[in-house]
Amino acid sequence: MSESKPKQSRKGNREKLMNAALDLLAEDQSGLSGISLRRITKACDLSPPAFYSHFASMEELGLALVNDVGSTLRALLKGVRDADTEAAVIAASVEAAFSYILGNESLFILIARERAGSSALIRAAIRSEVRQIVEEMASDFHERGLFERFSLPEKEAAVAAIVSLGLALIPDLLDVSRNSAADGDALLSEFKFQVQFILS
Amino acid sequence: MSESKPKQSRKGNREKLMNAALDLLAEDQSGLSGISLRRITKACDLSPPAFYSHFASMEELGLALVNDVGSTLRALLKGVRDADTEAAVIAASVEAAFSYILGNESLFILIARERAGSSALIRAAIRSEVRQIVEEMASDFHERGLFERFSLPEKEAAVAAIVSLGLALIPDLLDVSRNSAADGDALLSEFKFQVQFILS
DNA sequence: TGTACATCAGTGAACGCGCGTTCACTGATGTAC
DNA sequence: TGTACATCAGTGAACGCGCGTTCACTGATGTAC
Repeated sequence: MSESKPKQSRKGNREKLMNAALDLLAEDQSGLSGISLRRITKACDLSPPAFYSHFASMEELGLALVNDVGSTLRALLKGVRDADTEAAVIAASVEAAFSYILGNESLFILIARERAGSSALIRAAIRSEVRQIVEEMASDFHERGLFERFSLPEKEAAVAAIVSLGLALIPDLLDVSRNSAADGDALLSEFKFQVQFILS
Repeated sequence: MSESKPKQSRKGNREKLMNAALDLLAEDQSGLSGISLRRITKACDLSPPAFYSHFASMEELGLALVNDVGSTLRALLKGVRDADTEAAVIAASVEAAFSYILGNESLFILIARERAGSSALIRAAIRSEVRQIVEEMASDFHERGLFERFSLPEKEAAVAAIVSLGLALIPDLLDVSRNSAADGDALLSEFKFQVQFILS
């Protein structure tokens, strides 16, 4: 019968706050600026001031999320780039990114939204994570002699284009698929054309 | 000496509200959800309830803005597509779009932001405006025998890619150029590579 | 192992604020006669 | 052209609300002896 909750748990509440923020972000369609500190703490059964034990502001929580997704994704992509042919590398990278995105949808809704969102700091953080990924992939290709028809800056431009189109695709895909699976498929095959064009 | 303002002007206040919203949008870096009805009316020297004489909500004002920029841009691009060669058409279109964007920066900050923003209605409106432009340009190319190496869906994918990359470029360019003109130029020349790749 | 203690993640109450929205109203504008 | 009138964009006061943030505090946790 002791259903009574251990009123003060004090373990992992930082992570609970981050996850609650992600859940609210996915639930509402509004951006980071549309969910409040009070709603996040309420979702964690914490009092509002408890938030400040972990983050100085909502913006800091946002930066922590962006940082997490960036380093996770970078590690993941790095581990997958050992294929030898261009086609295999691209296929493996796209597949890895897609399955990670599907398993962490709300994180990527956050990224896609806040990439052009309200906080200059968060926009800069996202830009920097994206840049790191782009540069790592491009220089990796360069060293391995893949895509030799492109110079290094061209390789970066190509990877950056694919990433940018992919990020823009996420909210469109979510919105459009809600009404019509066929329209969603159309967007996806348009994306495939685009990747193909870019890699000539 | 009669500097006293005509307390009730009643002319063009709808447009004043839309322009005030754009100004606030450009001033703050926050999105549509970050500027309030009260701030907009204050900027127009109107009382808050006056807003409702023109729009039922902020979202409606946003839709009106999206609608305006969409039809203006479509008319503008249509008038410029009478060149005969691929290179000339692309050059003219890009130039027309760029100069319109430069003259209406805040409108495009709005579009770039709200494309992935908080309101599903506004996202849908932007998607639809973009789609119209993409389809018009692609079918126009098709009928005129330009870019014949691409099928119609491929033409649409190509135009859509360029528009999407262009929209994503806007906030990045504004943020990055603020700190370093050189970094801004790098982004721009990366964009040029990307356009070039897409059009093979 | 047991006890004293420092740390610090948590609490609830309170604050002032700007918000969207409502209401009954006013008076400028344009139209019909 | 002048007057009566309907329309409707405007007003100021008021509302309840959720917000971020502060404060003095409490009590669980981990450490030193």
